[in-house]
Amino acid sequence: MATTLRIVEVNKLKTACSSCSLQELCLPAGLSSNELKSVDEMIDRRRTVKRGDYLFRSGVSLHSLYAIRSGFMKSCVLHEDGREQVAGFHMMGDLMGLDAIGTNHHLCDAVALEDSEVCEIPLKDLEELSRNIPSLQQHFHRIMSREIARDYGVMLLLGSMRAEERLAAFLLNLSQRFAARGYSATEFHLRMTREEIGSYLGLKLETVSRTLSHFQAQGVIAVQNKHLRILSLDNLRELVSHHSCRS
Amino acid sequence: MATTLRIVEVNKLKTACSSCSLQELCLPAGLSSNELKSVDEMIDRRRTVKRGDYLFRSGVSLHSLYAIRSGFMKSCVLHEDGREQVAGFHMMGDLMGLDAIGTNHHLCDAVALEDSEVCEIPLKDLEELSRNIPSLQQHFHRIMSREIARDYGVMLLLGSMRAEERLAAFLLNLSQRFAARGYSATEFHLRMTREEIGSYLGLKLETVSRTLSHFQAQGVIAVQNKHLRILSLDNLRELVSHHSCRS
DNA sequence: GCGGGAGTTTGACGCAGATCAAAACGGGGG
DNA sequence: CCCCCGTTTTGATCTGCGTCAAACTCCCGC
Repeated sequence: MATTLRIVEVNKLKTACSSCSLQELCLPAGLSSNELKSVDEMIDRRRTVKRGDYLFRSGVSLHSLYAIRSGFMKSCVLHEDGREQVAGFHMMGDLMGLDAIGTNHHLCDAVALEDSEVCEIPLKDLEELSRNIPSLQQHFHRIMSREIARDYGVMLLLGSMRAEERLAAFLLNLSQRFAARGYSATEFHLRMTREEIGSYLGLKLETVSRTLSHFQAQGVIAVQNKHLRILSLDNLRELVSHHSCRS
Repeated sequence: MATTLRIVEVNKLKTACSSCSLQELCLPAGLSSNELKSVDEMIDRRRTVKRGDYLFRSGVSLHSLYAIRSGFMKSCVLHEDGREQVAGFHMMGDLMGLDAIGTNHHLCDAVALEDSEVCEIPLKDLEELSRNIPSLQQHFHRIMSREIARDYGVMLLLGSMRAEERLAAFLLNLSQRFAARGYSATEFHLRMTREEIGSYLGLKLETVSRTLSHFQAQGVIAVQNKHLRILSLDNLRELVSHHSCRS
């Protein structure tokens, strides 16, 4: 009995925020060690999601927010007529489920694009805790606000960029996010299909494929299947804005 | 001296949340009268914004959020290369500035499309107060979340709808929002230009104009300049989804 | 009331990206 | 190890919407 308890505790320790490498990116960023402990206690369990499985589905009621510990996910909004669109790709340190707070029901599906691990954060607990820890409250607000800012960026992309610009902006965004997590900014694995990229960018998969080929021919990137290497971040940055804009 | 004070107080009372008709739509929705008083005290001033004037500009640092009391505004995201896009239209009861919390700097311009009046809500005060009033905290979170949900809707619209669907969705959205504020759901004044509608919907003004004409020819709406009357909400709803979708 | 500029409408035409098609590739399961 | 199916690439063709252009309307200020 005592042994069992010990083991559970050790397991818990291994996944505690206080020992998590994502501490600085994730919800508890900037907290003292005491405050960190409170956040740890709030997270009642970790959950693994296998590739292709749903973390949550559109329509179901909101229980918790989810912080991604490892892996890669997408969120898909769905229109009543069956149309579906990727609303975002999410990686370690990202918080999912924010869109559901307003109605208490998830608005999108969350699907794992590779085996993933998430921390479950009951919204009620988070709200209570953030009433007592101002810096947690502030950080939570920042996270929500940043999601709004990101959405504005996507709207700009979808509303006024041509295909090449969209793809270049997309690759740069991935690059930055990987870099922020300590991975290479210039070489990474695309965990999503061309169709999913297209859905996110408002393009068809053929256009995504063609445009990637075109970038490769220009020597800006090297793609081999899902392996991508950026040969010139600067060229990619130029591609985002300097094409005959249709604004 | 005493007289002056009295007058100021009366003016303040006239614009207090407790006597504001937007109470139920705005930030203090669902608060007790005591809590309402605290919110009132937090709002340090009302401000008028003339048509065409900026409430805030992209890049400037965030001081306050703004609740719209009356009038109509747009927010515009701008890309570094000068491209600009309308990110949203805002009316009474809407809260503006949410996108700036993450970075402490406004990400978009807020421009009045008609003479407007806003309540200035210092973010620090709101955060402090919402630590003490759980229902205010919860409602603030809901408001932010709803903005995220709205953005997802716009992304879906921009990423996978054709021109007619976008316009129909746009008109329905306006209709609902006017109705929620006690105005007619079928007859209203478009306060923005065709170009601004187009910018919001990722279309050119000519396309907006043509599509409106087309709707009129079909007998779904009647437009005369900026005056719009919806003749069949149902037809409009059908238009949103039932056209040869491009997935 | 009248002139002018901003906003709107409508037409003709072109092009970016969708659609259709088919071949090549790759990796997971038996 | 090989087969098969989902994914990707590439080509040919089509089309919705952008682009360019011109005329028309509506205010707003003088």
